[in-house]
Amino acid sequence: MTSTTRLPSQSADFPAWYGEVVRQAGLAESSAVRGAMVIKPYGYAIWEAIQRELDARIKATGHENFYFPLFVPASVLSREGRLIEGFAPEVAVVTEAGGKTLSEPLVVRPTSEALIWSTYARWIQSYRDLPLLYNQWGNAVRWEMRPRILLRTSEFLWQEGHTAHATREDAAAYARQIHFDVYLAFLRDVLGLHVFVGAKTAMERFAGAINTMTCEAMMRDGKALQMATSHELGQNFARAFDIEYTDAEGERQLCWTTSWGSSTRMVGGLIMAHGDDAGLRVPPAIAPIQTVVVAVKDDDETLAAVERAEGALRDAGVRVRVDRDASTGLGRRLTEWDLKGVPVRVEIGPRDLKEGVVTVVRRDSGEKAAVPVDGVAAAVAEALEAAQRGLAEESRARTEAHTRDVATVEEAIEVAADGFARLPWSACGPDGERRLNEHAVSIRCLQTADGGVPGDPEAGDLVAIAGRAY
RNA sequence: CGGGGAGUGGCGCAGUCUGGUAGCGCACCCGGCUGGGGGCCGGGCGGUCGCAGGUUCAAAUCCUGUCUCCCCGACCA
Repeated sequence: MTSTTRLPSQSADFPAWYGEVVRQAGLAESSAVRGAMVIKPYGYAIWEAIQRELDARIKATGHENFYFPLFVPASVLSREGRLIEGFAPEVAVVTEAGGKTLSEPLVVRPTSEALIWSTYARWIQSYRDLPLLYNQWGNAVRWEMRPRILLRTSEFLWQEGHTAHATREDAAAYARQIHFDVYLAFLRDVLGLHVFVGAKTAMERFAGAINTMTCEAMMRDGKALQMATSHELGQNFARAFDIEYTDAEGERQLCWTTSWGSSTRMVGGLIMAHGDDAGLRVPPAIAPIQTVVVAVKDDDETLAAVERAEGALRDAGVRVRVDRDASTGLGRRLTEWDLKGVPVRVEIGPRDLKEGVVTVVRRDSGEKAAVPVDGVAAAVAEALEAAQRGLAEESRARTEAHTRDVATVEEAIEVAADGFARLPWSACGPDGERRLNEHAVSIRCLQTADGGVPGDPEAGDLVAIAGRAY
Protein backbone atom coordinates (compact mmCIF):
# COMPACT_ATOMS: atom_id res chain seq x y z
CA MET A 1 0.00 0.00 0.00
CA THR A 2 1.34 3.38 -0.89
CA SER A 3 0.84 6.04 1.68
CA THR A 4 1.90 9.42 0.41
CA THR A 5 0.13 11.17 -2.40
CA ARG A 6 2.93 13.45 -3.46
CA LEU A 7 2.93 13.52 -7.23
CA PRO A 8 6.11 13.47 -9.26
CA SER A 9 5.48 16.94 -10.64
CA GLN A 10 5.44 18.38 -7.13
CA SER A 11 8.98 17.40 -6.29
CA ALA A 12 11.65 19.88 -7.22
CA ASP A 13 14.65 17.78 -8.11
CA PHE A 14 14.72 14.99 -10.60
CA PRO A 15 16.05 12.15 -8.47
CA ALA A 16 13.12 12.64 -6.09
CA TRP A 17 10.81 12.52 -9.07
CA TYR A 18 12.51 9.32 -10.06
CA GLY A 19 12.06 7.72 -6.67
CA GLU A 20 8.38 8.61 -6.64
CA VAL A 21 7.79 7.02 -10.01
CA VAL A 22 9.70 3.88 -9.07
CA ARG A 23 7.63 3.57 -5.94
CA GLN A 24 4.22 4.57 -7.22
CA ALA A 25 4.46 2.53 -10.41
CA GLY A 26 5.29 -0.49 -8.28
CA LEU A 27 8.70 -1.22 -9.78
CA ALA A 28 10.93 -1.59 -6.75
CA GLU A 29 11.44 -0.65 -3.16
CA SER A 30 14.39 -0.47 -0.82
CA SER A 31 15.19 -3.76 0.84
CA ALA A 32 15.97 -4.40 4.46
CA VAL A 33 19.55 -4.97 3.35
CA ARG A 34 21.54 -1.80 3.13
CA GLY A 35 21.58 -0.44 -0.39
CA ALA A 36 19.74 -3.36 -1.94
CA MET A 37 16.28 -3.45 -3.47
CA VAL A 38 13.20 -5.56 -3.82
CA ILE A 39 12.07 -5.70 -7.43
CA LYS A 40 8.29 -5.73 -7.43
CA PRO A 41 6.25 -7.68 -9.99
CA TYR A 42 5.80 -4.93 -12.56
CA GLY A 43 9.45 -3.89 -12.36
CA TYR A 44 10.47 -7.48 -12.78
CA ALA A 45 8.15 -7.85 -15.77
CA ILE A 46 10.07 -5.03 -17.46
CA TRP A 47 13.37 -6.70 -16.60
CA GLU A 48 12.07 -9.99 -17.99
CA ALA A 49 11.14 -8.26 -21.22
CA ILE A 50 14.60 -6.71 -21.43
CA GLN A 51 16.17 -10.10 -20.76
CA ARG A 52 14.06 -11.77 -23.44
CA GLU A 53 14.91 -9.22 -26.11
CA LEU A 54 18.57 -8.95 -25.21
CA ASP A 55 19.07 -12.68 -24.85
CA ALA A 56 17.68 -13.33 -28.33
CA ARG A 57 20.14 -10.83 -29.76
CA ILE A 58 23.07 -12.27 -27.81
CA LYS A 59 22.29 -15.79 -28.96
CA ALA A 60 22.01 -14.58 -32.54
CA THR A 61 25.73 -13.79 -32.41
CA GLY A 62 26.53 -17.42 -31.62
CA HIS A 63 26.55 -17.48 -27.84
CA GLU A 64 25.07 -19.95 -25.40
CA ASN A 65 24.28 -19.30 -21.75
CA PHE A 66 25.85 -20.93 -18.71
CA TYR A 67 25.91 -20.24 -14.99
CA PHE A 68 28.76 -19.85 -12.50
CA PRO A 69 28.74 -19.75 -8.67
CA LEU A 70 27.98 -16.71 -6.57
CA PHE A 71 31.02 -17.21 -4.31
CA VAL A 72 34.55 -16.69 -5.49
CA PRO A 73 37.57 -17.84 -3.45
CA ALA A 74 39.50 -14.70 -2.53
CA SER A 75 42.68 -16.17 -3.99
CA VAL A 76 41.04 -16.59 -7.41
CA LEU A 77 39.80 -13.00 -7.50
CA SER A 78 43.24 -11.70 -6.61
CA ARG A 79 44.99 -13.50 -9.45
CA GLU A 80 44.59 -10.43 -11.65
CA GLY A 81 46.09 -7.55 -9.72
CA ARG A 82 44.09 -4.82 -11.39
CA LEU A 83 40.85 -6.72 -10.99
CA ILE A 84 41.20 -7.06 -7.24
CA GLU A 85 42.48 -3.52 -6.99
CA GLY A 86 39.52 -2.20 -8.94
CA PHE A 87 36.97 -3.98 -6.81
CA ALA A 88 38.60 -4.34 -3.38
CA PRO A 89 36.82 -1.38 -1.80
CA GLU A 90 33.39 -2.69 -2.75
CA VAL A 91 33.47 -6.46 -2.29
CA ALA A 92 31.42 -8.26 0.32
CA VAL A 93 33.31 -11.14 1.92
CA VAL A 94 32.03 -14.29 3.58
CA THR A 95 34.35 -15.30 6.40
CA GLU A 96 32.13 -17.71 8.22
CA ALA A 97 29.90 -20.56 7.04
CA GLY A 98 28.56 -23.80 8.43
CA GLY A 99 29.23 -22.46 11.88
CA LYS A 100 32.98 -22.26 11.30
CA THR A 101 35.46 -19.64 10.26
CA LEU A 102 36.48 -20.42 6.69
CA SER A 103 40.12 -21.21 6.04
CA GLU A 104 39.87 -19.03 2.94
CA PRO A 105 37.36 -16.17 2.71
CA LEU A 106 34.81 -16.29 -0.09
CA VAL A 107 34.10 -13.13 -2.01
CA VAL A 108 30.55 -12.51 -3.17
CA ARG A 109 31.20 -11.89 -6.85
CA PRO A 110 31.43 -8.26 -7.92
CA THR A 111 31.75 -9.85 -11.38
CA SER A 112 32.30 -13.44 -12.44
CA GLU A 113 35.42 -12.61 -14.46
CA ALA A 114 37.90 -14.38 -12.23
CA LEU A 115 35.99 -17.61 -11.81
CA ILE A 116 35.08 -17.82 -15.47
CA TRP A 117 38.59 -17.12 -16.74
CA SER A 118 40.12 -19.67 -14.39
CA THR A 119 37.62 -22.20 -15.74
CA TYR A 120 38.24 -21.24 -19.37
CA ALA A 121 41.90 -22.06 -18.73
CA ARG A 122 40.83 -25.71 -18.29
CA TRP A 123 38.26 -25.71 -21.10
CA ILE A 124 40.60 -24.35 -23.72
CA GLN A 125 43.41 -26.55 -25.07
CA SER A 126 43.44 -26.19 -28.83
CA TYR A 127 42.81 -23.52 -31.44
CA ARG A 128 39.89 -25.78 -32.36
CA ASP A 129 38.26 -24.77 -29.05
CA LEU A 130 38.21 -21.13 -30.12
CA PRO A 131 36.43 -18.87 -30.17
CA LEU A 132 34.72 -19.70 -26.89
CA LEU A 133 31.52 -17.68 -26.58
CA TYR A 134 29.37 -17.78 -23.46
CA ASN A 135 27.02 -15.50 -21.63
CA GLN A 136 25.63 -15.61 -18.12
CA TRP A 137 22.49 -14.12 -16.56
CA GLY A 138 22.94 -13.68 -12.85
CA ASN A 139 23.55 -11.29 -10.03
CA ALA A 140 26.55 -9.48 -8.61
CA VAL A 141 27.26 -7.52 -5.45
CA ARG A 142 29.17 -4.28 -5.18
CA TRP A 143 29.05 -2.46 -1.86
CA GLU A 144 28.83 1.01 -3.34
CA MET A 145 28.92 4.07 -1.15
CA ARG A 146 25.87 5.76 -2.54
CA PRO A 147 23.25 3.31 -3.76
CA ARG A 148 20.40 4.51 -5.94
CA ILE A 149 17.49 2.25 -6.57
CA LEU A 150 17.65 0.54 -9.97
CA LEU A 151 20.67 2.62 -10.95
CA ARG A 152 23.29 1.46 -8.48
CA THR A 153 22.19 -1.06 -5.87
CA SER A 154 24.48 -3.18 -3.77
CA GLU A 155 23.08 -6.26 -5.49
CA PHE A 156 22.05 -6.07 -9.12
CA LEU A 157 20.91 -8.45 -11.83
CA TRP A 158 22.79 -8.48 -15.11
CA GLN A 159 24.20 -10.44 -17.97
CA GLU A 160 27.90 -10.81 -18.43
CA GLY A 161 29.43 -12.30 -21.55
CA HIS A 162 32.94 -13.73 -21.75
CA THR A 163 34.72 -14.78 -24.89
CA ALA A 164 38.17 -16.14 -25.72
CA HIS A 165 39.76 -15.83 -29.14
CA ALA A 166 42.90 -16.85 -30.99
CA THR A 167 43.82 -13.41 -32.25
CA ARG A 168 43.53 -9.82 -31.22
CA GLU A 169 41.66 -9.04 -34.41
CA ASP A 170 39.07 -11.71 -33.79
CA ALA A 171 38.55 -10.54 -30.20
CA ALA A 172 38.24 -6.92 -31.28
CA ALA A 173 35.75 -7.83 -34.00
CA TYR A 174 33.63 -9.76 -31.52
CA ALA A 175 33.60 -6.98 -28.98
CA ARG A 176 32.45 -4.63 -31.72
CA GLN A 177 29.80 -7.02 -32.93
CA ILE A 178 28.37 -7.30 -29.43
CA HIS A 179 28.56 -3.60 -28.92
CA PHE A 180 26.82 -2.64 -32.14
CA ASP A 181 24.57 -5.57 -33.07
CA VAL A 182 23.47 -6.35 -29.53
CA TYR A 183 23.76 -3.32 -27.26
CA LEU A 184 23.41 -0.40 -29.64
CA ALA A 185 20.67 -2.09 -31.66
CA PHE A 186 18.76 -3.06 -28.55
CA LEU A 187 18.99 0.34 -26.90
CA ARG A 188 18.02 2.14 -30.09
CA ASP A 189 15.40 -0.17 -31.58
CA VAL A 190 13.81 -1.63 -28.48
CA LEU A 191 14.30 0.88 -25.67
CA GLY A 192 14.08 3.82 -28.04
CA LEU A 193 17.10 5.52 -26.52
CA HIS A 194 19.48 7.74 -28.40
CA VAL A 195 22.97 6.72 -27.28
CA PHE A 196 26.53 7.78 -27.85
CA VAL A 197 28.86 4.89 -28.62
CA GLY A 198 32.54 5.35 -28.02
CA ALA A 199 35.63 4.25 -26.16
CA LYS A 200 36.40 5.00 -22.54
CA THR A 201 39.49 7.02 -21.70
CA ALA A 202 42.36 5.24 -19.95
CA MET A 203 41.12 6.74 -16.71
CA GLU A 204 37.56 5.44 -17.10
CA ARG A 205 38.47 2.08 -18.61
CA PHE A 206 37.56 -1.22 -16.93
CA ALA A 207 40.39 -2.51 -14.74
CA GLY A 208 42.48 -4.83 -16.86
CA ALA A 209 40.96 -3.87 -20.23
CA ILE A 210 42.92 -2.50 -23.16
CA ASN A 211 39.77 -0.96 -24.62
CA THR A 212 36.34 -0.35 -23.12
CA MET A 213 33.46 0.56 -25.39
CA THR A 214 30.36 2.12 -23.92
CA CYS A 215 26.81 3.16 -24.76
CA GLU A 216 26.02 6.43 -23.01
CA ALA A 217 22.49 7.78 -22.88
CA MET A 218 21.34 11.21 -21.77
CA MET A 219 18.71 11.29 -19.08
CA ARG A 220 15.91 13.83 -18.93
CA ASP A 221 17.96 16.14 -16.72
CA GLY A 222 20.93 16.15 -19.06
CA LYS A 223 23.03 13.76 -17.03
CA ALA A 224 24.64 10.68 -18.53
CA LEU A 225 24.02 7.05 -17.73
CA GLN A 226 26.25 4.24 -18.91
CA MET A 227 23.85 1.66 -20.32
CA ALA A 228 26.22 -1.11 -21.41
CA THR A 229 29.93 -1.73 -21.84
CA SER A 230 32.06 -4.08 -23.93
CA HIS A 231 35.70 -4.68 -23.11
CA GLU A 232 38.66 -5.87 -25.11
CA LEU A 233 40.83 -7.42 -22.44
CA GLY A 234 43.88 -8.04 -24.62
CA GLN A 235 45.92 -10.86 -23.11
CA ASN A 236 45.86 -9.46 -19.58
CA PHE A 237 43.37 -11.92 -18.17
CA ALA A 238 44.67 -14.78 -20.30
CA ARG A 239 48.09 -14.18 -18.78
CA ALA A 240 46.80 -13.95 -15.22
CA PHE A 241 44.64 -17.05 -15.50
CA ASP A 242 46.83 -19.11 -17.89
CA ILE A 243 44.33 -19.27 -20.71
CA GLU A 244 46.47 -20.84 -23.43
CA TYR A 245 45.89 -22.87 -26.56
CA THR A 246 48.04 -24.81 -29.00
CA ASP A 247 47.86 -23.35 -32.49
CA ALA A 248 47.87 -25.21 -35.82
CA GLU A 249 51.66 -25.13 -35.84
CA GLY A 250 51.87 -26.74 -32.43
CA GLU A 251 52.92 -23.55 -30.64
CA ARG A 252 51.49 -22.56 -27.24
CA GLN A 253 49.70 -19.20 -27.49
CA LEU A 254 47.92 -16.90 -25.07
CA CYS A 255 44.26 -16.21 -25.80
CA TRP A 256 42.73 -12.80 -26.42
CA THR A 257 39.57 -12.26 -24.41
CA THR A 258 36.55 -9.95 -24.20
CA SER A 259 33.82 -9.35 -21.70
CA TRP A 260 30.67 -7.26 -21.79
CA GLY A 261 27.71 -6.61 -19.59
CA SER A 262 24.47 -4.76 -18.95
CA SER A 263 22.26 -4.72 -15.89
CA THR A 264 18.99 -3.85 -14.18
CA ARG A 265 20.32 -0.33 -14.41
CA MET A 266 18.72 -0.30 -17.85
CA VAL A 267 15.32 -0.26 -16.17
CA GLY A 268 16.42 2.84 -14.26
CA GLY A 269 17.76 4.42 -17.43
CA LEU A 270 14.51 3.76 -19.19
CA ILE A 271 12.61 5.63 -16.48
CA MET A 272 15.07 8.51 -16.27
CA ALA A 273 15.20 8.99 -20.03
CA HIS A 274 11.59 8.42 -21.08
CA GLY A 275 9.65 9.17 -17.90
CA ASP A 276 7.62 12.35 -17.51
CA ASP A 277 5.72 14.05 -14.70
CA ALA A 278 2.90 11.52 -14.92
CA GLY A 279 5.18 8.52 -14.50
CA LEU A 280 6.81 5.99 -16.79
CA ARG A 281 6.58 5.89 -20.52
CA VAL A 282 7.54 2.40 -21.62
CA PRO A 283 8.29 1.78 -25.30
CA PRO A 284 5.78 -0.72 -26.76
CA ALA A 285 8.56 -3.05 -27.86
CA ILE A 286 9.26 -4.06 -24.25
CA ALA A 287 6.12 -2.96 -22.44
CA PRO A 288 4.85 -5.91 -20.38
CA ILE A 289 1.38 -4.48 -20.96
CA GLN A 290 1.15 -2.78 -24.33
CA THR A 291 -2.48 -1.84 -24.16
CA VAL A 292 -5.01 -1.61 -21.38
CA VAL A 293 -8.69 -1.68 -22.19
CA VAL A 294 -10.54 0.35 -19.57
CA ALA A 295 -14.24 -0.12 -18.93
CA VAL A 296 -15.42 3.34 -17.93
CA LYS A 297 -18.60 1.88 -16.43
CA ASP A 298 -19.61 -1.67 -15.66
CA ASP A 299 -22.97 -1.93 -17.40
CA ASP A 300 -23.52 -5.06 -19.50
CA GLU A 301 -23.20 -3.31 -22.82
CA THR A 302 -19.87 -1.72 -21.94
CA LEU A 303 -18.45 -4.94 -20.51
CA ALA A 304 -19.46 -6.83 -23.64
CA ALA A 305 -17.75 -4.26 -25.82
CA VAL A 306 -14.64 -4.42 -23.65
CA GLU A 307 -14.58 -8.18 -24.05
CA ARG A 308 -14.79 -7.90 -27.84
CA ALA A 309 -12.01 -5.32 -27.96
CA GLU A 310 -9.79 -7.48 -25.77
CA GLY A 311 -10.35 -10.46 -28.06
CA ALA A 312 -9.58 -8.47 -31.19
CA LEU A 313 -6.37 -7.11 -29.67
CA ARG A 314 -5.27 -10.48 -28.36
CA ASP A 315 -5.84 -11.99 -31.79
CA ALA A 316 -3.69 -9.24 -33.25
CA GLY A 317 -0.86 -10.27 -30.93
CA VAL A 318 -1.04 -7.28 -28.60
CA ARG A 319 -0.08 -7.79 -24.94
CA VAL A 320 -3.38 -6.59 -23.57
CA ARG A 321 -4.85 -6.16 -20.09
CA VAL A 322 -8.43 -5.36 -19.17
CA ASP A 323 -9.47 -3.01 -16.37
CA ARG A 324 -13.15 -3.46 -15.61
CA ASP A 325 -12.99 -2.57 -11.91
CA ALA A 326 -15.59 0.19 -11.90
CA SER A 327 -15.76 0.13 -8.11
CA THR A 328 -12.54 2.13 -8.17
CA GLY A 329 -12.89 5.66 -9.48
CA LEU A 330 -11.98 6.11 -13.10
CA GLY A 331 -9.45 8.84 -12.41
CA ARG A 332 -7.60 6.63 -10.00
CA ARG A 333 -7.46 3.77 -12.47
CA LEU A 334 -6.27 5.94 -15.35
CA THR A 335 -3.58 7.45 -13.17
CA GLU A 336 -2.31 4.02 -12.27
CA TRP A 337 -1.94 2.98 -15.91
CA ASP A 338 -0.23 6.28 -16.65
CA LEU A 339 2.24 5.66 -13.83
CA LYS A 340 3.02 2.22 -15.20
CA GLY A 341 3.62 3.75 -18.61
CA VAL A 342 1.28 1.48 -20.56
CA PRO A 343 1.81 2.84 -24.10
CA VAL A 344 -1.76 2.76 -25.37
CA ARG A 345 -5.04 2.88 -23.52
CA VAL A 346 -8.45 2.04 -24.95
CA GLU A 347 -11.36 3.62 -23.10
CA ILE A 348 -14.82 2.19 -23.60
CA GLY A 349 -17.97 3.58 -22.03
CA PRO A 350 -21.63 4.21 -22.80
CA ARG A 351 -20.85 7.61 -24.25
CA ASP A 352 -18.45 6.04 -26.78
CA LEU A 353 -20.71 3.16 -27.62
CA LYS A 354 -23.63 5.49 -28.37
CA GLU A 355 -21.42 6.91 -31.13
CA GLY A 356 -20.22 3.46 -32.17
CA VAL A 357 -16.64 4.28 -31.26
CA VAL A 358 -13.96 3.61 -28.64
CA THR A 359 -11.34 6.08 -27.46
CA VAL A 360 -7.67 5.28 -28.14
CA VAL A 361 -5.15 7.27 -26.10
CA ARG A 362 -1.38 7.35 -26.50
CA ARG A 363 0.63 7.61 -23.26
CA ASP A 364 3.68 9.20 -24.89
CA SER A 365 1.92 12.13 -26.54
CA GLY A 366 -1.45 12.21 -24.81
CA GLU A 367 -3.09 12.06 -28.24
CA LYS A 368 -6.71 10.88 -28.16
CA ALA A 369 -8.68 9.49 -31.06
CA ALA A 370 -12.21 8.15 -31.46
CA VAL A 371 -12.11 5.08 -33.66
CA PRO A 372 -14.91 2.82 -34.89
CA VAL A 373 -15.51 -0.18 -32.64
CA ASP A 374 -14.45 -2.58 -35.39
CA GLY A 375 -11.24 -0.72 -36.02
CA VAL A 376 -9.67 -1.12 -32.56
CA ALA A 377 -6.97 -3.60 -33.51
CA ALA A 378 -5.77 -1.56 -36.46
CA ALA A 379 -5.88 1.71 -34.54
CA VAL A 380 -3.99 0.25 -31.59
CA ALA A 381 -1.34 -1.32 -33.82
CA GLU A 382 -0.82 2.03 -35.44
CA ALA A 383 -0.70 3.85 -32.12
CA LEU A 384 1.84 1.38 -30.73
CA GLU A 385 4.09 1.89 -33.69
CA ALA A 386 3.74 5.65 -33.47
CA ALA A 387 4.50 5.56 -29.75
CA GLN A 388 7.67 3.54 -30.31
CA ARG A 389 8.83 6.02 -32.95
CA GLY A 390 7.71 8.99 -30.90
CA LEU A 391 9.71 8.05 -27.82
CA ALA A 392 12.82 7.32 -29.86
CA GLU A 393 12.49 10.60 -31.68
CA GLU A 394 11.99 12.53 -28.45
CA SER A 395 15.10 10.95 -26.98
CA ARG A 396 17.12 11.82 -30.05
CA ALA A 397 15.86 15.40 -30.24
CA ARG A 398 16.37 16.10 -26.56
CA THR A 399 19.85 14.62 -26.58
CA GLU A 400 20.87 16.64 -29.62
CA ALA A 401 19.38 19.83 -28.24
CA HIS A 402 21.52 19.41 -25.13
CA THR A 403 24.76 18.49 -26.87
CA ARG A 404 27.03 21.32 -27.92
CA ASP A 405 30.42 21.62 -29.57
CA VAL A 406 32.99 23.42 -27.49
CA ALA A 407 36.68 24.20 -27.85
CA THR A 408 37.96 24.29 -24.27
CA VAL A 409 37.71 22.40 -21.00
CA GLU A 410 36.20 25.49 -19.32
CA GLU A 411 33.40 25.68 -21.88
CA ALA A 412 32.80 21.96 -21.47
CA ILE A 413 32.27 22.40 -17.73
CA GLU A 414 29.69 25.08 -18.43
CA VAL A 415 27.83 23.10 -21.07
CA ALA A 416 27.80 20.00 -18.86
CA ALA A 417 25.50 21.83 -16.44
CA ASP A 418 22.54 20.58 -18.44
CA GLY A 419 23.90 18.34 -21.17
CA PHE A 420 26.90 17.00 -23.03
CA ALA A 421 29.87 18.83 -24.50
CA ARG A 422 31.70 17.63 -27.60
CA LEU A 423 35.30 18.61 -27.07
CA PRO A 424 38.35 17.86 -29.23
CA TRP A 425 40.37 15.30 -27.25
CA SER A 426 43.49 17.15 -28.34
CA ALA A 427 42.23 20.20 -26.42
CA CYS A 428 41.66 18.13 -23.30
CA GLY A 429 43.84 15.10 -22.68
CA PRO A 430 44.36 13.43 -19.30
CA ASP A 431 45.13 16.79 -17.67
CA GLY A 432 41.92 18.34 -18.95
CA GLU A 433 40.09 15.22 -17.89
CA ARG A 434 41.30 15.70 -14.33
CA ARG A 435 40.15 19.32 -14.39
CA LEU A 436 36.72 18.21 -15.61
CA ASN A 437 36.55 15.64 -12.83
CA GLU A 438 37.15 18.35 -10.25
CA HIS A 439 33.86 19.87 -11.41
CA ALA A 440 31.95 16.57 -11.28
CA VAL A 441 32.18 16.30 -15.06
CA SER A 442 33.61 13.20 -16.67
CA ILE A 443 34.44 12.08 -20.16
CA ARG A 444 31.71 9.66 -21.06
CA CYS A 445 33.47 8.42 -24.17
CA LEU A 446 35.82 9.21 -27.02
CA GLN A 447 34.44 9.15 -30.54
CA THR A 448 35.75 9.55 -34.03
CA ALA A 449 34.82 12.82 -35.74
CA ASP A 450 31.77 11.19 -37.35
CA GLY A 451 30.46 9.75 -34.09
CA GLY A 452 31.87 6.27 -34.45
CA VAL A 453 33.85 4.12 -32.05
CA PRO A 454 37.55 4.71 -32.57
CA GLY A 455 39.53 1.66 -33.67
CA ASP A 456 42.37 2.90 -31.52
CA PRO A 457 41.42 4.77 -28.33
CA GLU A 458 44.85 6.40 -28.33
CA ALA A 459 44.46 7.81 -31.84
CA GLY A 460 44.66 11.55 -32.56
CA ASP A 461 41.73 13.69 -33.80
CA LEU A 462 39.19 12.12 -31.44
CA VAL A 463 36.23 13.89 -29.90
CA ALA A 464 35.50 13.65 -26.16
CA ILE A 465 31.88 13.57 -25.00
CA ALA A 466 31.84 15.18 -21.56
CA GLY A 467 29.00 15.37 -19.08
CA ARG A 468 27.85 14.78 -15.56
CA ALA A 469 26.95 11.19 -14.85
CA TYR A 470 24.89 9.05 -12.54
C1' C B 1 36.11 9.86 7.00
C1' G B 2 34.53 15.38 6.21
C1' G B 3 30.07 18.81 5.94
C1' G B 4 24.69 19.41 6.75
C1' G B 5 19.70 17.71 8.39
C1' A B 6 15.88 14.68 10.72
C1' G B 7 13.59 11.32 14.63
C1' U B 8 5.84 13.08 16.79
C1' G B 9 -0.59 7.38 14.89
C1' G B 10 0.62 2.71 9.13
C1' C B 11 2.92 6.79 5.63
C1' G B 12 4.12 12.21 4.93
C1' C B 13 4.43 16.33 8.12
C1' A B 14 3.13 20.83 11.63
C1' G B 15 3.81 22.03 16.67
C1' U B 16 9.77 23.13 19.72
C1' C B 17 12.20 29.66 19.17
C1' U B 18 8.12 31.92 23.50
C1' G B 19 6.86 24.95 28.49
C1' G B 20 0.27 24.60 30.03
C1' U B 21 -5.12 18.62 28.20
C1' A B 22 -0.88 16.25 20.90
C1' G B 23 -2.73 18.37 15.68
C1' C B 24 -3.16 18.15 10.06
C1' G B 25 -3.08 15.49 5.20
C1' C B 26 -3.09 10.57 3.22
C1' A B 27 -4.33 5.56 4.34
C1' C B 28 -7.90 2.53 7.19
C1' C B 29 -13.31 1.52 9.18
C1' C B 30 -18.83 2.96 8.93
C1' G B 31 -22.97 5.59 6.31
C1' G B 32 -24.61 8.28 2.16
C1' C B 33 -24.14 10.79 -2.55
C1' U B 34 -21.38 10.00 -6.89
C1' G B 35 -18.81 7.88 -11.12
C1' G B 36 -15.63 10.17 -18.86
C1' G B 37 -8.76 11.93 -14.86
C1' G B 38 -6.08 10.57 -7.85
C1' G B 39 -14.51 12.66 -6.49
C1' C B 40 -17.78 14.84 -2.35
C1' C B 41 -20.32 15.11 2.59
C1' G B 42 -20.81 13.23 7.51
C1' G B 43 -19.10 9.99 11.45
C1' G B 44 -15.08 6.93 13.55
C1' C B 45 -10.35 3.81 14.96
C1' G B 46 -5.40 4.84 15.84
C1' G B 47 0.30 8.23 18.99
C1' U B 48 3.86 6.57 26.68
C1' C B 49 6.38 12.73 20.66
C1' G B 50 13.83 7.69 19.18
C1' C B 51 16.06 6.30 24.16
C1' A B 52 18.07 7.63 29.21
C1' G B 53 18.63 11.19 32.84
C1' G B 54 17.87 16.30 34.66
C1' U B 55 15.22 21.28 35.52
C1' U B 56 9.96 22.58 36.63
C1' C B 57 3.65 22.80 39.85
C1' A B 58 3.80 21.25 34.62
C1' A B 59 8.28 18.97 29.19
C1' A B 60 7.15 16.89 22.23
C1' U B 61 8.95 21.91 23.69
C1' C B 62 14.39 23.80 28.11
C1' C B 63 19.39 21.22 29.71
C1' U B 64 22.89 16.84 29.50
C1' G B 65 24.02 12.30 27.45
C1' U B 66 23.02 8.52 23.94
C1' C B 67 21.13 5.71 19.68
C1' U B 68 19.30 5.62 14.77
C1' C B 69 18.27 7.32 9.95
C1' C B 70 18.70 10.61 5.67
C1' C B 71 21.23 14.14 2.34
C1' C B 72 25.97 16.27 0.05
C1' G B 73 31.48 14.92 -1.11
C1' A B 74 35.40 10.80 -2.09
C1' C B 75 33.52 5.12 -4.94
C1' C B 76 30.53 3.33 -9.13
C1' A B 77 27.27 -1.52 -14.14
